[in-house]
Amino acid sequence: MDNKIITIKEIASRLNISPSTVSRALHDHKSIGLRTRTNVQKLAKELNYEPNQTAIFFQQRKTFTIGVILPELSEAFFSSAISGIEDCASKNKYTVLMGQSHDDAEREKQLVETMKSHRVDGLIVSIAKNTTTYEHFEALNKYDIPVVFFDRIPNMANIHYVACNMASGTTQAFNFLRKLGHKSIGMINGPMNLLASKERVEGYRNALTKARLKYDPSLIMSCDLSTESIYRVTEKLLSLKNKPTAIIAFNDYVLLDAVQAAKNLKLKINKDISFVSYANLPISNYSAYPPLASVEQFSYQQGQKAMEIMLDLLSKNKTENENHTFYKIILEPQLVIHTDL
Amino acid sequence: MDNKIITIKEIASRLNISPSTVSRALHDHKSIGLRTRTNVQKLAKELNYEPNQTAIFFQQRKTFTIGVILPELSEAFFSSAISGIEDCASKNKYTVLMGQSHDDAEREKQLVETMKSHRVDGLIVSIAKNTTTYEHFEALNKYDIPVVFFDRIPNMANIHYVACNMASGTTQAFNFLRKLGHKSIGMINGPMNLLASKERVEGYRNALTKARLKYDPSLIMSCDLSTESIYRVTEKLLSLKNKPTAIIAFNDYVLLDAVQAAKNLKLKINKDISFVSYANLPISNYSAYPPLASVEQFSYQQGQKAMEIMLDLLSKNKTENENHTFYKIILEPQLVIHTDL
DNA sequence: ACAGATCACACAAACGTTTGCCTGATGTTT
DNA sequence: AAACATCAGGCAAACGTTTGTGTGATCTGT
Repeated sequence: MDNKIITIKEIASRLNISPSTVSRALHDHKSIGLRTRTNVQKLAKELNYEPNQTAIFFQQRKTFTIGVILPELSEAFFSSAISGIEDCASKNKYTVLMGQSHDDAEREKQLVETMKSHRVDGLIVSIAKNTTTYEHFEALNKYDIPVVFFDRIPNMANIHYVACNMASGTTQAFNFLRKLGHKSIGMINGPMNLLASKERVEGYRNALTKARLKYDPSLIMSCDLSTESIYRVTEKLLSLKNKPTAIIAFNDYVLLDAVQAAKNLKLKINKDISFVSYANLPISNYSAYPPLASVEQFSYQQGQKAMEIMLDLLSKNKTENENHTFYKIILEPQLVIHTDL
Repeated sequence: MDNKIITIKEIASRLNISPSTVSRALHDHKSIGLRTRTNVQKLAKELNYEPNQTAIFFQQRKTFTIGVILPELSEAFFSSAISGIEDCASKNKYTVLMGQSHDDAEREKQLVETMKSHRVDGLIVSIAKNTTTYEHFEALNKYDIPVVFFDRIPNMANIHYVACNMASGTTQAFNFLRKLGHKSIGMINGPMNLLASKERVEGYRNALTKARLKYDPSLIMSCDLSTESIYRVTEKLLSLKNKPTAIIAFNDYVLLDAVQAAKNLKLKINKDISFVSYANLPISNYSAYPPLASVEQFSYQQGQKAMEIMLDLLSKNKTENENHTFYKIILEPQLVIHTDL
């Protein structure tokens, strides 16, 4: 084995020319004569030369690497999003450095540090559910590392983000159920510290207002996403005097538990009680009791879009980015009606 | 904003000492006096010094980064595996560079190149289903980049890998079906270039031998995992003279299509035809037609174990690794019987 | 045929860090 | 007090690449 890793210097010395000439020849620099240029390129190919990227990264202060931090990679929504990120990144010669916060703010903070010291060119983040302080993100400004948030957006001014318009999605879901004849529509909402939960309420109320209906606050109940609280909330909703005939579930996981709770109450699904959900999962396609419809959030596209924004940010020079314009991309969700019902 | 990124040199010049002294002081090198050592460390903290990892990577020829290449990140099995990899990596100060091959051998090859030029310290791979040549992996030897395969193992000698014992899993599945009274048991297998496919056949035949039954080759059919081929194979199986009453599906995705194909033939699932599958994805828990049982493959643990092997490989020096001992870790799968049937 | 333009390449610095070797100043031993 | 060990720190090279500047040689136009 001739295991010598070959470098530009090596090529240079074999050809009795200077390393700088080799470098330029490899880059088809015009100031290098055709003769030596082809010589260099031929030898480089022969020796199977491959540039040492770490040296280049170092020299150029650029790594062509994007850090991605999200709560839980094994959740379908996020794995699909990162898939979109990776596809878009690799199309543009970028590479993805991955970290999961496990919904722990402290770990998230530490991941930001790691990413920073790895000198990622940019960071794409979906924050942990208990992240309440944002200095670790703000600090990235000083290093000129752009940050793009998606789905889980922090409550900060002047940030780039892409998210889905949950208000509009909820309005669509509500109107869909109304058209099917449902008069009393309940909602199992998520924790109110999430923007997405607030938006759901907003969308719900918008729909009411537009339809000139009055708002019954007892029809919207928050849960903490645990199975027990979902059961409790579902049972509570279904024992109201103004009992809903349809329920909008916070997401597909919530849906599964809510359906089970309803079945325990001897209710016939899709007869006594119907459901609509937000699609985070492929499972609803195959479920025994799929929702009547799902609000598709386009996780893959969210990831892709976040990466596109990142690329745009990176293509601009520093001063251009400092004119304080921020991307706030709102994807319009789409109500997917499950046809065979 | 005093946006000067501060370096060792900067600290050195402020303290009127040499950079080497600063470097050693920061590393608590004994040859540096207590006085200057604390001075340096204090100033470093004040100025919020952070070492430039890219410079260190370059200098040390080590990146503390592990490349991971797998077919499809949005598949539950793989996202769970990479979650295990990432958890284990980050516990050991390593970082994960991600790439998905989309089951395309060409793309996989290119990803290996990218990873190599990023100078990852090691590579963890689950190969694409149509990968048949392995030079791109063998080439990594020359660069001393260890490779650990998991789940999708190439047909190569002298490799490290962790996989699930599919033979044993298949035997378990077969015996389970036999106990339920099934006499003719079919199998929808994957592409035969995958070790996992061969092992399934092996497990199937082992079970036959043990039960002193004769082998009917027409009951085992390979597909390429595409929906069309799954339909074709399923229909073929179900039109045999020796028609199976139960089918072992290659995985849960194959299961979904096979079930649909059976339904199209007006067969009653779990009555005319029963299924057992592998992987135990969350979808099978909620599916309208879940398999009778699933062979759990412990994806998270596979990922974790692969990373542990990698860490061990990296901790050894080059010569130690050259004594040609290879990790071949076989996890024992577990047949999970879906109780409510 | 001569000034100037152009060409084809070499030199050297720089990116930030680590590390082997050297040196001058103390401290220790006999 | 001579000899030697230890201490505290500096010097410079090295990792591989890119790039600004310099410089002879060839070419262009008149």
